[in-house]
Amino acid sequence: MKTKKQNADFLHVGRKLLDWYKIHGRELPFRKTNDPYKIWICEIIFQQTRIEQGLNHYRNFIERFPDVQTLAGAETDEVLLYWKGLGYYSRALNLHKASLQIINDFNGIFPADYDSILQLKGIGKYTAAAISSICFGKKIAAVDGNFYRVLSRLFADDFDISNSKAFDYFSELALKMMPENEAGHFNEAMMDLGSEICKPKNPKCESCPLNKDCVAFNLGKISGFPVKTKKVKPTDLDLYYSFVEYNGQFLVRQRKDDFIWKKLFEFPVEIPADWQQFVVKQKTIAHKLTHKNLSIQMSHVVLESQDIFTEFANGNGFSIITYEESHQKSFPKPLENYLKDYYENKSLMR
DNA sequence: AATACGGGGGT
DNA sequence: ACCCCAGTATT
Repeated sequence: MKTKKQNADFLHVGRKLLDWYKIHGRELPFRKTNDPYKIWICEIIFQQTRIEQGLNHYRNFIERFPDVQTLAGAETDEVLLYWKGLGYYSRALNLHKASLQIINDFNGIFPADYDSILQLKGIGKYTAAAISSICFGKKIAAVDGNFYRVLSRLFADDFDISNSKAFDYFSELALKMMPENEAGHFNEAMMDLGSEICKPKNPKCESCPLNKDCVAFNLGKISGFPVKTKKVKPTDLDLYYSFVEYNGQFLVRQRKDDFIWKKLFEFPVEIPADWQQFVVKQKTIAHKLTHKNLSIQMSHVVLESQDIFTEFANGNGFSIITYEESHQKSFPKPLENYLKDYYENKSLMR
């Protein structure tokens, strides 16, 4: 029967992938454990984040928060500090919220079933599938960007990955390939193949264990997959900050958790009009985010009176800190760069 | 179904 | 200048 033969072919390719993975799979710190807490942390960190970028964050995070009890007992600001520079800061806030969910709703034990895992803040279909398969052996595909790329090329499948049904579509495809009792390893294998071989640009098809089976490759049409129609155009965002300094100290406050840079620290936006006389330098900082072109107007203010400095700080919810103390707070990247530039290079004043 | 949400790396 | 990355929440 035709469909039966096709399914057997799918499974054959899946086994090939698994065999490749057992020899060529990456050795990563979180590959040595099935602790759902550690797998959870790594899955959140590596959402939209390359392994090389997040590896040190993962190690530091696990060292400081080795289990869910430690994480739940920590201050949100310290969790954010360990997230410094990773971006998508709601991930850190949700991580902390979810740790409290686990303590309060699941007796401090990481839930073992897919639907319970899915209830945790910051965990969606991908992460729930990854944890379920890797830690609890559930036969389910953890469909991420690698799956879209590998599978669309393997079958020369032009299903639009912008489509909200793409997850379920490729999930079903992957399930046909998945060998029995190997869901976790299969999912990791797809990620490794997508990351090391079946890369977005210049894929190493000559080294690919699936190149004999890859329809797009054998058609010479690798570059046509995956198909993605949706394109978001970046918008401009203008920000205005005043860096207010007195005697080696400066003003910071914490942002809200809406908009960008949730709960991170920033400089004053509005300052008294008569402080304009203390502006010693102005410069514009250009900074690109994924969907925003930032232009930050920085006014550098050096006050001559401690009274107006502390009075303004106390009346407007600002903290007065030193550069050393700023290392214990999480700043948006461009503001962190500004601080570093000023205190370590002094290039601002040149 | 669209949009918002960071930062880093590659071409 | 544009694309992508171990995606999720919100509207």
